[in-house]
Amino acid sequence: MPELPEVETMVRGIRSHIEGRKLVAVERCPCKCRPLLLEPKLPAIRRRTLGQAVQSVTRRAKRVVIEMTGGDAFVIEPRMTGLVLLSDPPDVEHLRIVWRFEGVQAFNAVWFWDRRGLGTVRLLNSEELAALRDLGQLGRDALDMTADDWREVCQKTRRPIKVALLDQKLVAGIGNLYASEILHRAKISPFQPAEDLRPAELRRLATAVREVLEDAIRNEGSTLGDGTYRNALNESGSYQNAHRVYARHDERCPTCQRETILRTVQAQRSTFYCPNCQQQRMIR
DNA sequence: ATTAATGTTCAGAA
DNA sequence: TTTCTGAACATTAA
Repeated sequence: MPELPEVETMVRGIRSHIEGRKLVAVERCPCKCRPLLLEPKLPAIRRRTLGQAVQSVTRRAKRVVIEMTGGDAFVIEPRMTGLVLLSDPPDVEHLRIVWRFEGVQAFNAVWFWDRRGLGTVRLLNSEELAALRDLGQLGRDALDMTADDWREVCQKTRRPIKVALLDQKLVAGIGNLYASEILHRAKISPFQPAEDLRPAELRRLATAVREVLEDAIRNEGSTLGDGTYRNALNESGSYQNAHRVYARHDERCPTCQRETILRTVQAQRSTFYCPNCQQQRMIR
């Protein structure tokens, strides 16, 4: 599930503990789970990174980027159930990869844990890292978007705005959960074609994106009912308590207190919305 | 036994 | 060209 706020929480959780520290080992965990998607293979990874220090820990969309002093960077993509941990994994069976650091401090390792095993870990050279950073394969980070950026992006497609928000090539970082929350906060119908959004709606969208994502980061992300998402110390996030529509179908809308939150399906993903607060306009 | 779940990526069709 | 659909990845819980 990790979306932008959860991945940002992972980055903040490990950054101060590993920046500047020397990497002494990268190991596959001795678990029975299927080999995770790891590129290149371990010997090449070790040859290129062991003995180097961590230069920086940053986020690109929904990926954790650990740049080494040699110029290569680990890119961790948690996908559905991946976690980046300093300690205390939910279970030992689904640990996948461990990075060990020199010295004696509170935390000497970072673990990648992934129950479903859809996540990936890659080592990119500086050229590939630059390509990941620029727009093209991934759009601008959702937290960097201005109202003008939103106008530009929305003009590119007639797809419903909810579906467009999930297209990482348009805007990077928003996933299914936050898309519903953002549109409810912005009072925009999930069915409204992106191209048809008016200037006032684009401004509300820009504001809502910032407010929802920043609030979610402050709350260390959303831990849903299945309890999978955890921060670097295996603690739950708390933003799920602030959700206004996600998975709240059949409850009364907390904003208008009049209508019931509905669930529908768009692009094979659940959408939650209030039919009163988020009415679709017929024409431009 | 069937269904759905937060993400990404591909092929192929409309 | 754009958009949509389904499948694939693997696991768990209802």
